[in-house]
Amino acid sequence: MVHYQARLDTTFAALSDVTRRGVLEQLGGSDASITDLAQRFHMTLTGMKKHVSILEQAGLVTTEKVGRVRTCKLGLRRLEEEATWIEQHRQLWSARFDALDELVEHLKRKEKADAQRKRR
Amino acid sequence: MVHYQARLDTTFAALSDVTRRGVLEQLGGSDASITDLAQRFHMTLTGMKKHVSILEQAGLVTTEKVGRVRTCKLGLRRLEEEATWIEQHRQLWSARFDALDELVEHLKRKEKADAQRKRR
DNA sequence: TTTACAGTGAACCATATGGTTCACTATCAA
DNA sequence: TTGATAGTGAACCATATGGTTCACTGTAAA
Repeated sequence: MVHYQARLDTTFAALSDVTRRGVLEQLGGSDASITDLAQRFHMTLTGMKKHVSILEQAGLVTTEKVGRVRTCKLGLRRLEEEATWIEQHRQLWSARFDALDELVEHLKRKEKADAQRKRR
Repeated sequence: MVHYQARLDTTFAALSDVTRRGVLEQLGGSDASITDLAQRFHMTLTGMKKHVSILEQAGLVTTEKVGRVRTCKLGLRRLEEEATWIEQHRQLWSARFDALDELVEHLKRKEKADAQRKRR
């Protein structure tokens, strides 16, 4: 899987822009043309076209042009890989913090034992 | 929550670089100095320092300098917000595709009924 | 057959990004 | 005290990004 990392690169990059996340939310509600999106996000057609292309490149959006108008819909990719990546790392995080918790617990017990010993 | 979107921006941007994701994985295994990381990723100290700063900015890494060496660890943020965002959108995706499925089912039933009617 | 509309592509612009080198500081070790 | 080591910051570079304008094509409508 050489492409896996490149895929994560482009997808996370696509998601790192507030306008593009907004477009995804919009398309979650209903399909829209480039003009619709450009108006909603106060941008030129050309500007919005670029965003849509980036989302399309990342597989998050698909488009189809019929007549003059290009209709944009949510794409087939459902962020499985990204969700998986994040979940794995949440577990890594948790594991490390659990280890930290255990260390703290261990130190607490040790301290308690020391205190006991001193009292005897 | 004005900061929410800006937060997603910086976090997704931080995650959109393969080196930085690598650093997070490394730190998931064990803490490391800037020098350690720079060597592992074949980069100058200055270059790695920049990556670490970006991860730190995003709250994904924390660092502490003792003596000459700055030790980097996983930060306190565990990507909750990002996981939530992705999960919500996976649901959006699913909802839309389920609707599509239903439409297809509906059309199938209709077609069947038409066929029956014709046969009569 | 005009005229208006939706999109496209090239060119441009300012700023951001990912990297470097170089000069510097601070610390550790001999 | 003198090196060597770890990191830092400024300056620089090439390329990417997010946006624009302008000129253009193709389609729809009057």
